[in-house]
Amino acid sequence: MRIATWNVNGLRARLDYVRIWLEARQPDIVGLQELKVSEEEFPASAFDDLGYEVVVYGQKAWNGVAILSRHRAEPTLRGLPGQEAFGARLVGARIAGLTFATVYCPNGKDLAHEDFGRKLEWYDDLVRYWPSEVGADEAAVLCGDFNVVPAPIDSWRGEAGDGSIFHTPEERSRYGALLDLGLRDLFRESCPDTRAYSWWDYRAGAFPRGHGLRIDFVLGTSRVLERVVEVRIDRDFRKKQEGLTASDHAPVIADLDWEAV
DNA sequence: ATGTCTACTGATAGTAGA
Repeated sequence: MRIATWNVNGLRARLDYVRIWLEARQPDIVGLQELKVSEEEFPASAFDDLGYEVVVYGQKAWNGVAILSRHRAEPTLRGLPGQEAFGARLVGARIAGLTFATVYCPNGKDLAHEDFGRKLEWYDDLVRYWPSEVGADEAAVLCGDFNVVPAPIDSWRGEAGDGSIFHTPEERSRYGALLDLGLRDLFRESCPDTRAYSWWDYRAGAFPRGHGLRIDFVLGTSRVLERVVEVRIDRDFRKKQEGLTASDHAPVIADLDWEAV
């Protein structure tokens, strides 16, 4: 079973690129973020042609999350209660014996912006909501763009980044509270010392310079962690493919020893 | 400091967001 997460930065602009990636990597379940498309305009038929069911929580222009699945998907979570005004950022489904959810956590913009405080509150609500829906003893995955750099190794700036947006103690404590619910960062658990990033700014030549951050994660409960075969960040798909522009995020892929049930 | 990309609009260039 191959699962993945990917912030695609606009699904309509990225559709041909996403298709190339799906055909190359053949994932079973994918959490997508930043669709930037209404549900009416979501290209469901393109995914149907590729053999994927879709579960979508979209909105016009911004945000938006979806799950693609080769197995039957039964929708479960849709939105974070009380946080609807902050956009379509959480969707979940029951697939192949797994609880699979994907999130697009708020960016926060900068420390002085009102969205920074709203980001922390959004995280607080997620930490309250998740255990009300998903047990720590379940086989569950929460993947997505968390917009938090967990540790200096996850930032091109290393410790020099500490205190700046994505790297603050306030953000890290909220993210830590999420992990304390029994969720484990499958990449970091598999590769404790690997410096790898999942996002590079489009500007200032950040990608060729190695100026990246690791902010996209596949989190899993211990029942998922014990089934991990390999986790990797698919850096080749931050590059142009067949002349098509990449997202500013790379996909994160986790291979599990898991049979669909 | 900020070289790009996406999607929006009394669109066809400028703005906001990331």
